[in-house]
Amino acid sequence: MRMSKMFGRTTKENPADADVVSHQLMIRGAYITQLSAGIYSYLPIAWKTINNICAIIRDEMDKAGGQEVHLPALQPVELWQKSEREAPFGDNLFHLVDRKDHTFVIAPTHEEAVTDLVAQHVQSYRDLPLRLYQIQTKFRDEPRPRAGLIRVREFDMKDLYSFDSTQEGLDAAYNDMVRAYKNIYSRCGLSTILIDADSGAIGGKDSQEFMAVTEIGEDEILVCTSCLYAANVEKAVCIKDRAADEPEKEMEKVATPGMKTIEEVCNFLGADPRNSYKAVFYMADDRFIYVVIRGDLDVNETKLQKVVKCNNLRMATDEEVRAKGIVPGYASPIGDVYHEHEKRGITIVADDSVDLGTNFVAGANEEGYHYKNVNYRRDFVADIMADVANVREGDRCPKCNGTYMVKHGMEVGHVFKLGTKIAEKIGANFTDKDGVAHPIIMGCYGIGVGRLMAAIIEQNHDDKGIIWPVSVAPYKVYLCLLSKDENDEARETADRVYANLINAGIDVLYDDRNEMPGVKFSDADLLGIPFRLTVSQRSLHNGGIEFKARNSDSSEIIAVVNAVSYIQKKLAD
RNA sequence: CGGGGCGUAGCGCAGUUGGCCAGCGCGCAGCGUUCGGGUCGCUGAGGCCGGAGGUUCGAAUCCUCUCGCCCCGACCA
Repeated sequence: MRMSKMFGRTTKENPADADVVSHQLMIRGAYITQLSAGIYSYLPIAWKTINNICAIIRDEMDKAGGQEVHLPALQPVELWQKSEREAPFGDNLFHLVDRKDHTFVIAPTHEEAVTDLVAQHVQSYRDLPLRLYQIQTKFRDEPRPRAGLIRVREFDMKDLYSFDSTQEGLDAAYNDMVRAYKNIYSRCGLSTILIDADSGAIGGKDSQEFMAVTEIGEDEILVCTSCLYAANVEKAVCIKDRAADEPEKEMEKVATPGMKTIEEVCNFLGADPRNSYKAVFYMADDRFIYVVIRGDLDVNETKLQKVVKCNNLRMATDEEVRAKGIVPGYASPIGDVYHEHEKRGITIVADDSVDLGTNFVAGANEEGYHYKNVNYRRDFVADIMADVANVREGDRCPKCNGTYMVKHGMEVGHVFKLGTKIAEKIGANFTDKDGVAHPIIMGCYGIGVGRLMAAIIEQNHDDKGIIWPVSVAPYKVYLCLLSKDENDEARETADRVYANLINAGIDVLYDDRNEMPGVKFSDADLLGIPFRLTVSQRSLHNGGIEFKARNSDSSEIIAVVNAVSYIQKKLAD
């Protein structure tokens, strides 16, 4: 490609809207241009990069037994009603109405479509296992797109779906995918960690995420410093210490005037926050949820949402709390509130920490008073008892008793064992050896391609620009001609080298523009092309062409006749 | 959806106690100059000042409404 003809102009200045490196560099390098919030166009150089990434993904998917298909993005809403996922996706689901007044969904993911497809073509266990994938555009009406390509509303995703007749088959597919994903990331020059994850709206049981560890990542990851076990904060569990464990004492009402926070009350009563109960109130869809958790812990809303099985979870307002006869700041699930909780429409959820200890401090459901010596089971029992606590840095790992540290990560892949949920809803069955029908056991595995590109930049750049790994670089060579003449030796040589590189099948970006050397070098660095060849009167005088790798400060002169073979050798390394 | 910020030329910005022709830098076009890390000079093109309504002799500037974008939070495979 001749730089003089390439569509897209680089800029010196950073766009005001971008504050994430990958976003800044992609805008400055004319890789992408924004059309609307979370909606971007890819310019030629970006699309070449994307295609290189996709080639790696396809190669690994094919090796792992995947067959590529292409499913519709436009899908009748009935399909989503059938799978009962229209509600869980909620406002994130784009809807549109056709000319006949029929509602369609613009697909945010393709479990429904692929399962419907498979239902029509798979009948027997002999047709399984099966692995289908595609690279296709997804549409999600994200409430807050951000950071360039990192969180967008329209994006390309590789999604593979596995179909098996046995649990072992699913396990094998899952393991194959994990292996394939590791290969993909390593071939793309991206370092990732695999962590336990919540499966969110997609559903399913086991689920893990591939995280690129980076400061700008949106996800909080807990990593055990001893055994290296890692999990998303939405999923992570920790060892909860028992609080002081004395024989149960008589409940005692004490005045705590004006003290509403755990800290104030515990300070006043000389109690350890671990020996207190905290009450937090939520609305789960239309249900009122009363969460009791030990005072030293915080509620993790993702865990809570899973436990109470709802689509929308939010904190209850003070008015909603009072309407249930609860006194904010002095609440506890004992006494009348407890005895009448069913009548008042209150669901009590207790974190399992409430039973780790005895004689807790809790609210008295009366302005200015608390109780001492409240005990689980004796004084109240929860409707639901579960782990809904947020794990924090310094907490202990349940696998090895080690200590957790917190990192931030960017989700670049997610693998799920879906099970039979979607197959049952859609009606995708197979017949076993005995002629009995069973739902097909599914798994799904996704990689966001644009986000992957952004992650690669996040991990591979310097203050001058991108430093592409050779495998994904849009061009492998930046051929830089420094010449003021139309017909001098430098230009003739550069033209010849350009032709030779093309003949050798090497992607080369030929900077034949009439620009200052500084402009060309800056663009070469900004665009991130791995190898730079500079042809000038000076280089020829010195014996040939200057070679410089993007990730190195040193350069060397190579003979003109050796240029192609030299590059080939570098590409092979 | 809550909080904050911003919409003026392709990009980055100034102008916002109302006042003649709306400015600067980058980029773009032309001429010259320069030529191994964003050279210098001259000339030029390019704006319904996000949109609608209002106040006023007069609005980029004041008021009302509205749309869009960014950041934090909520949310998120």
